[in-house]
Amino acid sequence: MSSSLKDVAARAGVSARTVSNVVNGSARVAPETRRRVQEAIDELGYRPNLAARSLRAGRTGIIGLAIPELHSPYFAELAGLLVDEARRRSWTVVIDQTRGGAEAERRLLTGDGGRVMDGLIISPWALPAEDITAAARPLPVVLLGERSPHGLADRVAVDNVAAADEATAHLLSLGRRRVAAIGLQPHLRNGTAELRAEGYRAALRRAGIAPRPAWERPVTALHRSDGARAMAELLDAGAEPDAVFAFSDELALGALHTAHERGLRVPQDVAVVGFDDIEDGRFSHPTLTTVSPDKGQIAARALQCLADRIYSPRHDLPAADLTVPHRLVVRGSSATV
Amino acid sequence: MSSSLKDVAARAGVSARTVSNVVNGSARVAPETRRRVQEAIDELGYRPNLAARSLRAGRTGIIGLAIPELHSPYFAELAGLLVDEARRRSWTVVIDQTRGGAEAERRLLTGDGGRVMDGLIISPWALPAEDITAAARPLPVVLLGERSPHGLADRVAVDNVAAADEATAHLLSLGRRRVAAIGLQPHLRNGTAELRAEGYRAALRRAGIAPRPAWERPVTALHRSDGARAMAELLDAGAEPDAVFAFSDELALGALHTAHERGLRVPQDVAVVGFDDIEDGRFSHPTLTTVSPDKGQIAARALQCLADRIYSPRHDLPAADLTVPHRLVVRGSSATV
DNA sequence: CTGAAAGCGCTAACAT
DNA sequence: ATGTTAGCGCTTTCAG
Repeated sequence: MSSSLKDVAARAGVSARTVSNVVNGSARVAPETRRRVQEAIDELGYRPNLAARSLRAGRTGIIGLAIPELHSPYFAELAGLLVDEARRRSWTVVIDQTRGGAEAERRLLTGDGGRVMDGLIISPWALPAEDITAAARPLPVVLLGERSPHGLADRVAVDNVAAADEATAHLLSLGRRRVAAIGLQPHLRNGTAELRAEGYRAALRRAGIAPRPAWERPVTALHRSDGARAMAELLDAGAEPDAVFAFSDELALGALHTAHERGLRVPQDVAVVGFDDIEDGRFSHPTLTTVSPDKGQIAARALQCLADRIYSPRHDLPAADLTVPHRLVVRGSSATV
Repeated sequence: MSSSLKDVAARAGVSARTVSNVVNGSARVAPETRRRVQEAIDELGYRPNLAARSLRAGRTGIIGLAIPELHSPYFAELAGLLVDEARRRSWTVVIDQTRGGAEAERRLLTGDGGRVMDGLIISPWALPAEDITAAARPLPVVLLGERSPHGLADRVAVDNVAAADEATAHLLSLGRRRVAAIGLQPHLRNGTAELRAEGYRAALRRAGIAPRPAWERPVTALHRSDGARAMAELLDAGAEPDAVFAFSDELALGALHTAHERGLRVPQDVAVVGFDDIEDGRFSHPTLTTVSPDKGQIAARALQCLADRIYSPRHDLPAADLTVPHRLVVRGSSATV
């Protein structure tokens, strides 16, 4: 077994109290005493036992991050930023993948199997927001993307409606008239997809174009393969789109793949816009036009929200609803021809 | 504050012991008693405090995963598999990003700031393997990729030399003679890159071709942009390669990007092979030929190694050195023309 | 400035 | 089958 604070105290000839003070710098310690204690710590290779400290403190210093899947460039990038930001606050991040399962999401929120986390950042997928906030109490929770119904939990997201509207308007500004959308998820109650669809339709209407169901392709998941399939269906159904707005870059890259296979030129025959600004899109052929959310700010704000709740003495902070900036990045897939 | 075991005991009119038994199913409990206890648990919303349990057990049920960066498709995929596999064993994974820094790697191993993890899976980058095993003791450690010098720690990896040899031989079998390599990292003591370079040169020599320094492009990092830059340098230096073996798919995708920019046709003018089999390569244009390591097996084996050490009563298990299978997946970027 | 001791919530040996 | 209790390693109040 590794050595404990008591061992160090014995070796240094002081009490546990003093060792604790040295380790935490919590009180003034005589220089000579400090030196002796430090020596003992080094000799024994002492490391504080965090389980004990947590038990005492009532806090673990661990926060959870629940995302559909790590294997997904957008979430991987975001997770990376969150982990860095958490380090800065001396927090450790445990990552869980819900794989889009409602049960997995609920399990994390209710903390079945025990409480470890001081707070949770979750990007909900299968679970409607109202269930989320109900299940979580009293665990501090920050929602990414999804809108909490009655301001029951903090939320950080881009303005999905406005962003989708801009993306669609951009395609229309190129003179495209048959603008399809890939990425709806009617079977899941996916609030984010609904919002993007809303923005997409709004832009069409403003341009005097009636949204057509045949232009809206649902997907079951958000991988490249789903985008590829949706694009194929779109073409096979004779929709003859001259532009496609995909609700994620992965879907867009899949659509690009199908376009190549079918001998369609991008952007000449069909222009494509994605959403997320993942790195792949900066190096694909052609490069991908996309809506770029400020991921760094999403990470920073989400952690700020958690910190406020975890450290706040008061439990009745109003729920924050933070909108993070985004911008449209025009690249090759929608270049003027 | 949330309720404790004692609260549940009081409410159910039993002792703490009995509640503990119900929660853990550790001993026989009368059905009627069990019902009463369960009722109290539900009413109070009781969840066991894991910090207390860990303190008692001397184990936390948490393992660490240290990788250079989450924002990198290969590591993200691997991390996802490891998280899933860990769940299956009721372990929680905390992820740390070393960002390629030697200090970050050392900090994780020595457990500065306290011991939380029962074990660590690390993909070393800046730190030579001998330092790693020295710093880590007594923490059980599994190395991914890097070779531990004197069998001091478990290690799981593909046969990098053989895999690089195969990839290069494949390009040579297409009739290519000026096969360049992108991805050496002479400044870091990156064992993995060295092994791949070794395999690359071996294949050249076997084909009667002398390796040429001008064909070997070093990189500082492994992102797409580094691959793009290396490819540009290769072309500007007049090396006129007719094939490129990149030590990672990201580098290969960057090289592909530069080839497109320069008007080179892939694979006609230059064939490209990568390493890792990330999803992007299955949908890029052209699709990417690559060495595919069995990532699922890497994840499974790494966790098996950790489990053996964590649960083993004996501390002198010999270090395992596990080689995971790989295969060459031929796609468009090296198709026969 | 330092020592003694209580107690965080849980499990398991011991007792009934 | 269930109750009682010591103690995991740490922080912190209370004394000195």
